Amino acid sequence: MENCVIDIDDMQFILQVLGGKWKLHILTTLYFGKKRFKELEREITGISPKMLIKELKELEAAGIVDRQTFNTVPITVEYSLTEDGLTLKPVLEHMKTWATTFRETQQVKTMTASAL
Amino acid sequence: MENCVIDIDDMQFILQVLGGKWKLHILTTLYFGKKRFKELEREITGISPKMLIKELKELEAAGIVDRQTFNTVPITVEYSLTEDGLTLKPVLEHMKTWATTFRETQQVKTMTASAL
DNA sequence: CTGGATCCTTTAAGATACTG
DNA sequence: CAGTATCTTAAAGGATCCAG
Repeated sequence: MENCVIDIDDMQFILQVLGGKWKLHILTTLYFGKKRFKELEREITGISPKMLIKELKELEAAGIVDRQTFNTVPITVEYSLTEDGLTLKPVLEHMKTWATTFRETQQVKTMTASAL
Repeated sequence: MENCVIDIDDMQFILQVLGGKWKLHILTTLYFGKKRFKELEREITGISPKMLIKELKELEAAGIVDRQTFNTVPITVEYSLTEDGLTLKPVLEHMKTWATTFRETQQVKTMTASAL
């Protein structure tokens, strides 16, 4: 019945992948290329190492993000998007496009209403 | 900088609209047509009236859902998707399609890995 | 540098009883 | 019927300090 329109499990999955306060920030940052832990921490204003590592682990477990370690001193770790992670991009673009036009439309309606 | 890929505010907005435990259930139910409060409560297994009204109010405030009251005894209230709310459907389909194929791909990889 | 561990606050959600 | 109110629990998130 439910999958007549959308499959709830699949939807909950993508919301889990994108949800939370920081996942989108991490993903958009990684779309510019691979980054080290400290680079991510610097570029994502306000995030704590605890949150950063937690979100990265979830994205890694989901198969969106890849983690590579290098035996330098001190140790270096690089995070990047997987091939599969890159397939998220058009979906994000679609969502963003919808949200942008939707919010503009709502804005116009609010202004029109207050002008009455 | 950030809107080179996606606009965080717009993305947070759509995640807010779709996020939480029940919004998708409500939306998919309403895609079948307008429903009364009690009908929604019956069709969405496990939801409490408190959660239902809370999510409905958020969707209404966002302009996704419309609420109509009728002065019958007892009072009747009908919820439906707005015109703008209907524009969400293709976005949801896109998200679902991605999630489905992504999860199938990951499943294959896991099975392949365990076969090694 | 890359995290782990701990404690604390805030928010989301569930249960249940109640009102116009 | 269509919600409200209250109470409680669970989960998310933040702050800080510490270790390999």
